[in-house]
Amino acid sequence: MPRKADPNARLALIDIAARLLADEGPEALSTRRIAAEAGTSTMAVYTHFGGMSGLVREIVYEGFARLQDFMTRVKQTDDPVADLGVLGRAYRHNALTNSHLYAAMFGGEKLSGFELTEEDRQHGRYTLTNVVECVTRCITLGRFRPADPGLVAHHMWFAVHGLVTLELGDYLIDPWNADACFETQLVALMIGAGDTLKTATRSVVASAKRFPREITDPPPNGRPTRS
Amino acid sequence: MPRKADPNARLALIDIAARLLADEGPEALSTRRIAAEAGTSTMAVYTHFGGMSGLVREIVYEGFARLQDFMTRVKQTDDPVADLGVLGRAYRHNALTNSHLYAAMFGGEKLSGFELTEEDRQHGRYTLTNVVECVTRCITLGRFRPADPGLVAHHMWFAVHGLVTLELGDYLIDPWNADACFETQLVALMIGAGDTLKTATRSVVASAKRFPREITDPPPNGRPTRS
DNA sequence: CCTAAAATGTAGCGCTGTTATGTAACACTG
DNA sequence: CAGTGTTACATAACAGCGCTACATTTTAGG
Repeated sequence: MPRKADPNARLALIDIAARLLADEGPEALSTRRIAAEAGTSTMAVYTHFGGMSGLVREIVYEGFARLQDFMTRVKQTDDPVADLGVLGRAYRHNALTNSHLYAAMFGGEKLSGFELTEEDRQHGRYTLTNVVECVTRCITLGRFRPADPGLVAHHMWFAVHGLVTLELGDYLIDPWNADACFETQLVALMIGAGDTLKTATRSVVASAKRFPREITDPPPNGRPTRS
Repeated sequence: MPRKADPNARLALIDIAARLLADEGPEALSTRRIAAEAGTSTMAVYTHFGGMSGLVREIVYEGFARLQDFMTRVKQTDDPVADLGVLGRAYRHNALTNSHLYAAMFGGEKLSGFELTEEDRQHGRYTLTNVVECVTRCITLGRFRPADPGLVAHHMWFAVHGLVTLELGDYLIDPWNADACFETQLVALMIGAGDTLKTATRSVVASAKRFPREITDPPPNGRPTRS
């Protein structure tokens, strides 16, 4: 007997909100603004998402999906250290491309009183799966010293996440700009995990060549976009 | 001829605001709330700080001062790698102790429309001075591979900052909790900079013993606090 | 003491998320 | 096909926010 909600409206609201966040930043995210762009009233946000927090949560899920999409693009080769380098580049590329989404996901930024739940955070941790698998292969091949792959993956996460957040915060300026720091950091991370300077450098350089081909240039099996 | 502002009022407002931020988080920071606690009107915030952003900026400066205070507590010994470990622990300790301030400083969190200026960020970069000096000594002693000390210091910064932000965001759970990750990360960082597994482990363990004595337990030359 | 200028209090504007209320539209039942 | 119950949506309002115009008070200097 109940009246059904317009299914298009829900996706339209998410799309509009995500675009507003990406284009104009967190301040542009307001119920009235979103409703105006969607041609409805502010109530739509409450019927479909229970409030602004629910809508933000949907956008955060979208952000996790985009990150996961980039991470799964890197191919597995016989040089897992290079694979790891590409993974790091993919992670950073996603953060820079979807900077506002990234800040909402990991930056601790609170948008309209939104706070992450434990389930939301699990989405973030799940992203490490590819990294853990890759680290395992590095250890198996003897490139990395025997250790807990999950722990090593966390180290990589910390380093890249830390660089990216400071880069987004405009903390990195010449001569220690983000690009320069990132390349040397990748090498240092591999060495810290057990690789040698020579082999690590070679693999990181190789990952730089693979990056545009596998990540930026071709969206090979494009995840169905919402728009 | 002009009437002078109450000098006590200015410091009182900063104290109250800093306490509100520390105790109840960013949402509690409002002109009306602060004015009510101070027993004045909201106008006081504008005469003394030109708005909420100005007040937040003062709190951020206080946060930088506290960080710098912790960093200058670590002593220079004949084991600069251990010194570096203590520096990392001091940095993390400050972030956990003043978590809301830290988020405002480096987390990219915007409080009441406050945004950092280039001068503010320079305060943050200045914190690295101690680290750069320490890395230089590590290189001179041959513990670290020859490299740009500023670059290596940035790597350390990224890793510890990344761990701390994810820790504050409740992203780190067992078995990869923050404490476990931090200890192994310190060792990996030293190795990545050129140290050996054996010597790095020994120095990091030594830094763990020094940490309470130099950082937490005694505030040796207490910076004059505002309260 | 008197006056000019700055500090402060009051009231209000435009904005926010959210909610109460009324209305319209749909799905199901008879 | 009519009736009805349930829900979606629109409108208006409330409390809160940062901020400002204005009136008032207070103080320093001539």
